[in-house]
Amino acid sequence: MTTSRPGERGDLLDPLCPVRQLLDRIGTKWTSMVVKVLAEEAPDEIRFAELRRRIPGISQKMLSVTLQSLVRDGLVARRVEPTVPPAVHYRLTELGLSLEGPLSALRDWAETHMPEIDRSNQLADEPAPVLSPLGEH
Amino acid sequence: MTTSRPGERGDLLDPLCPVRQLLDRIGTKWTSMVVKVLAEEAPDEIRFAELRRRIPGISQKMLSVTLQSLVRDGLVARRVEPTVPPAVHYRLTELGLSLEGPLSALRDWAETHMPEIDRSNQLADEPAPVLSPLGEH
DNA sequence: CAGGATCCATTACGATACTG
DNA sequence: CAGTATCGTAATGGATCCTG
Repeated sequence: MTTSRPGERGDLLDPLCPVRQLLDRIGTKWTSMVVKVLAEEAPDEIRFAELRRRIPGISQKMLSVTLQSLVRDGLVARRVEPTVPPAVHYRLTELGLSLEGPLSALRDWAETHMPEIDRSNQLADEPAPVLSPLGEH
Repeated sequence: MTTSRPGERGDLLDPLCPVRQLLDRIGTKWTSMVVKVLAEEAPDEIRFAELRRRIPGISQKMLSVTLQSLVRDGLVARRVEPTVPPAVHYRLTELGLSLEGPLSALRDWAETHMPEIDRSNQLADEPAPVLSPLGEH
C-alpha cells in the first residue's frame, strides 16, 4: 500500500510498527473484502470463480494478486485439484480466521461511523459560512 | 490510499463498502501512528512539533497532510492560538477516540501475529524444498 | 478454469526550498 | 512555529490479451 514491498529496499529507516505492516497488507483495495467473503460466505472452501462472483467489480487479475498475497502471508490456504481444467479452492487459515475478530470490529465501526466522517467532509467542502448573513434577502 | 479521493471521479462503480472507505483513510502510511500517539501520549492536547518529535521519521509535510486529512474527517480537532509565531494544538475528537478501540484491537493482533506472517513470507522466499534430500551428504 | 504478461494512468510519498 | 509549494519517483490498480 504505502510502505514498499516489491522493492524491499528503502524502508530501512522506517519505524515499521506492526500495525503499519499489517495495514500495508489488509489495506490494499480488495483484501478486506476477500477476507470478509471467505470468513462469512465460505464455511468450507470456495473456488476462484465463485469468489470472484461474490465480489462485484473485482477483476480477474486483482483477485489473483490479492489471493497470492494472502496465501504468501499465510492468511489463506490454496488447494489445487489437478483436474483439467484445474479447480482451485481457497479458505482462511487459522491465522486468517484469528484476524477476522479485529477486522469485523473495524467493519462494525465503519458501518456505524462512516456517515459521520462523510458529513464532516461535506462540511469541509462547503464554502465558508457567512458570519452575519445580511447579503441574503 | 487505494481508492481515489482527490480525483473524486472514477469510483462511480465501486462497491465502496464502509470498511474500504475507512481503510483508505487510516491505511495511509502515517495515519495509524498519528492516531496512536494522540490517543496514548496526548492526554489533553499536543502541538505540531511535539507530535512530530514523537513520530520518528515523519516529515513536516507528511505530518501536515496526515493531520489535515484527519481534521477533515472529523477524527482530530485543531485549535490555533493566534500568537506569533502561532501555536497549533491537536487532539482526538470523540469520534476519533471511538476509533481507538477497534484500532488498538488491530494493533494487538498485529503485535501478536505479524511474526507468523513474516515467517510465512520467509518460507515462500526460500527455494522449493527437496522432497527427498538425497543430494545433501 | 484459473491464472500470467503487458501497458498505462493515477497516486502516495519523499526531499527540498520557501513563508506569515 | 507551523505550515505551503514544487518536483521527482515508485508503486497501486485497471484494462486488455494470452495460455496450460
